[in-house]
Amino acid sequence: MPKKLNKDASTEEKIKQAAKRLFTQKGFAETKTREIAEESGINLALLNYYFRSKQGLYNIIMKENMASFKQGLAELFGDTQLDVYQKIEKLAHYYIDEFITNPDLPMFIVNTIYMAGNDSTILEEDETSASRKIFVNQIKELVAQRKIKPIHPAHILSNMMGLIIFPFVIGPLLKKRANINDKAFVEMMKERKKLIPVWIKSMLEN
Amino acid sequence: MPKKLNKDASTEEKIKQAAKRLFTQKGFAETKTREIAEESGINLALLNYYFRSKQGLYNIIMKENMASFKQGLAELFGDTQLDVYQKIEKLAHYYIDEFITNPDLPMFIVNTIYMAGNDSTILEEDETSASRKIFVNQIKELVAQRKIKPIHPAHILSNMMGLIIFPFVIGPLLKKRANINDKAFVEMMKERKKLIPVWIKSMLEN
DNA sequence: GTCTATAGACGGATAGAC
DNA sequence: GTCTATCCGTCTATAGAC
Repeated sequence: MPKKLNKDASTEEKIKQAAKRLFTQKGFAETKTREIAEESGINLALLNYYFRSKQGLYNIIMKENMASFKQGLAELFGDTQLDVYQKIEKLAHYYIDEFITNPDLPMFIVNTIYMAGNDSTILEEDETSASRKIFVNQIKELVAQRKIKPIHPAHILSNMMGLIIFPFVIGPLLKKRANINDKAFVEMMKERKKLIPVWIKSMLEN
Repeated sequence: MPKKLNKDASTEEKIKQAAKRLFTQKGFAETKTREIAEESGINLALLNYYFRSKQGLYNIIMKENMASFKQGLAELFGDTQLDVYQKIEKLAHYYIDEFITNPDLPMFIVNTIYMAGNDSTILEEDETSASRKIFVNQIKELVAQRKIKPIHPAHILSNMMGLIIFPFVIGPLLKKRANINDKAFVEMMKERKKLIPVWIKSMLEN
């Protein structure tokens, strides 16, 4: 995803690019339509011309963000050629690279999931459901074969996601308290691509 | 912290109680001063009488929330009688109990930390800094003694916090996708009080 | 300290000219 | 499709009576 706005993009596209950046960074309530207009260099009225409302525009951006989050998940989880550990390794690599490129995406995702508690239909069953079941079954099989300790799959899901996503959302804390600058932070996240699969293996087996 | 409002509390206290609940649940932008007034049964004008502004009230609530988050951290980390694993065990117990009681606190904390990236002085050095150094030194010593693999302490911090906090902020996802109801969710979080110390030990030693 | 009433700014949305 | 001007509801904050 490019950082700079495409000057030759259509008006509609320019609005979406600015909206995506702002909504992802600051969320719905804190982003003002006037801001989006200014950022994208378009007239305020055009926002309502192309997208019916602020909420309509937000929903589009949210779906795109969540889709980009889920992208690859279905195929990866559903791939019967890969074992559990191979999947975790691919998962860590894929998402950490994604989050290094889009550092505001993790917080947006977390917020969206959290808000789904009160709200919405965001977490309805989707294309990842079937493939997630395949992954869960692989875990159950490892348990049955006594290769790992008995554990509820939700713990594993939580731990994988937490180890991958959480450092990004507490980045400011790590940077301030551990005296890590931006460059070192990225290096540390890259380290985690290798560390997380090893950690999870240890957790499961011991 | 009690769920019901104290009817005999002073006006100032009543405002703070309602504000705490609403701000913690919905954040700054989505909470309206009128809501706080209505919830606490006071007149809207009194909010500005006691606290200069909405922002002023929010800052107080935020500091209290962050203080309650840090409470115990300093003493625990600084306690030279406890080894690393004992500290992690106490940490998991303390915070998971805290978060079960205040389920919106985790998201509030995460949001506050994340916003500190752009903003503020929230993450300034505080009383936990000195004691955190003691904890970090204990880790370094374990590495020096070859009892655990070499690792940057920030990874351990991330992992501990992630394993403890993250499941709470993705609660809605776990509940929908893993068919866990509220009661089972709490049970699962209680399980984690015991599991997390074991997991971290495995991660560090293997 | 507590109330009513309202000022004053902001933000989403649209009418209507071009 | 794009613009200016403006409507109108919402919100924070305060003036001023009691």
